[in-house]
Amino acid sequence: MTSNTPSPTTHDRIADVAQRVFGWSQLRPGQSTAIEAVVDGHDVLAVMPTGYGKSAVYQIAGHLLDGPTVVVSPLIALQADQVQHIVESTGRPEAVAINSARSSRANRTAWLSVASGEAEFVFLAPEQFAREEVVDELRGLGVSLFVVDEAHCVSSWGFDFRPDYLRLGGVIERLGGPRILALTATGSAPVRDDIVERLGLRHPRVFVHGFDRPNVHLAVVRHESEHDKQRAVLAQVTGLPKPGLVYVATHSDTTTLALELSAAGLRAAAYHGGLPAAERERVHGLFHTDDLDVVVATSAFGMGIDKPDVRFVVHADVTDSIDSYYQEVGRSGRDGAPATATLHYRAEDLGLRSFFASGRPDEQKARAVAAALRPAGEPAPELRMPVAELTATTGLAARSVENIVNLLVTGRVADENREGVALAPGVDEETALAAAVEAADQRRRIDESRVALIRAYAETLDCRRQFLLGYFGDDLAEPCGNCDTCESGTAYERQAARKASATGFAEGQKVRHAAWGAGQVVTIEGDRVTVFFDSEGYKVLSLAVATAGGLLTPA
DNA sequence: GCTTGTTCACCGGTGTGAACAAGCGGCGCACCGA
Repeated sequence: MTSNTPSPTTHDRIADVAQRVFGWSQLRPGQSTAIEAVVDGHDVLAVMPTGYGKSAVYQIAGHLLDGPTVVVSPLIALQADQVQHIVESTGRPEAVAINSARSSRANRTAWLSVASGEAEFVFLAPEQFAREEVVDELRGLGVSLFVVDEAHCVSSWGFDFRPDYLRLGGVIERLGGPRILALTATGSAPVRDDIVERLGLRHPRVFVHGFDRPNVHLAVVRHESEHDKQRAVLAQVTGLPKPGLVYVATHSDTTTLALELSAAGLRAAAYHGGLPAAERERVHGLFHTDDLDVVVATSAFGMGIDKPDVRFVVHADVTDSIDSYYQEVGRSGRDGAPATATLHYRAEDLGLRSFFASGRPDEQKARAVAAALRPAGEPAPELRMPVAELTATTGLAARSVENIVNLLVTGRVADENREGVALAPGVDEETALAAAVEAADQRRRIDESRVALIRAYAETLDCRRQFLLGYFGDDLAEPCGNCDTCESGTAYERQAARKASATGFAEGQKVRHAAWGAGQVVTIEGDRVTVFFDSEGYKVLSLAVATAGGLLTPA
């Protein structure tokens, strides 16, 4: 975390825009320091929970910099809300969104509005930058600030779901390198590093604020059978103060559980990404107007949701990472009143999560892509192959081709620019294939290590809040007193043991392991240290064993 | 990693059990044609 002494001029200008343009008389400390850093010329990564006021950071900074502000936002529905919010708070049409849901005429009008200076903010999904005319248009406008909202999507979605997130770094370069502001509501140290590297933030200032929600009671309930777990979830949700959210793993589970809760007398609805847009909007609306007690949802529900009085978040299934889990937990108790977050856990559920951790690429497909990218060497622009052409040549699905290209680029045997993809000089088909397999294996190891850390959270005897906050680099010195392990007493016993043994390591510290190479300490619990290794993902080590013989040393 | 479905050997002509294979998810954009 970095602080910056504000120059009076910058500070005054920020306060002036906040008051005069947006009508805000006061900013939170985290907002002010982030805005000051952007305005003073730094790239910034700001990690703040939803509801903390991330959007104020780019709104004020954008106003203070000459030239339009690009805001990359993952959901069209979210873009519409953000545009409406800016227009309402300024009383002027200062923001526009350009996307496929709007007519080409409406998009053209929006571009004219940005070009004339009437609109300061232009909201785009990452896929928009795949169109050359969009990048050309922005280059001509002289973009001063490039904002990536929900920046954890770069890390979590870029690889195999929405690959255009991985290309944003190149887009920023082609725009002449405007200042970059990455905003996210979740981000452990490795995720933050990934965002910085992939977007190309230059000597970034990193700010982390407001992760602790001491009013939210944390608990894990372990179950032996799926049947017992389902009954326990139903019983707990029925008895909790409303409204609340239940997260499940699959579409069908949302429907099943919502029906059971309705049969128990609750106003419950199912929500998942496969529902028609109108139904999703209806559920959103009913939840916001307190016409629903419970929404049973997949991970699709939540981004952009800012309802302050959610009284519980119950997880009927484990998530794929601590990052996802805490982001979903963070939707409860934003008003500061008591709320609960309960994870219902079966060790067997982790097996399926591990199975879904990304696997190896299909060798035949990877070979076809690598072969199509010949000739190797220093290809002239006309020898580079755009992904669309690569798709046509190989006859593979565009998604497969993009995934394999990402693996080749990650494996540093290919590079991609606006003209297309090319193998690196001297790389042949076999070398490319081996590099793609190794890149996929590394990713799988990291994905599986994330699942392992969810197990560690579920099974820890330490204070759960200390565990979670430590993971995000926001340390809590003493057990919180508001989780199940504090109530059972184990958290205090472990805290005492921790104090008794000096570890010699600190959370956030860079380290090196004899076998796994460079890493960073994530958490220290008793005699165990969790380290994120660049090549292996998360590993939980016994300090006694790791330090004996110099296996683990400070980097 | 677990569950479910299919195949096959066995022994005896229908039914049983072992071995093996397949399936198991979620997240959204843009584009196109009716």
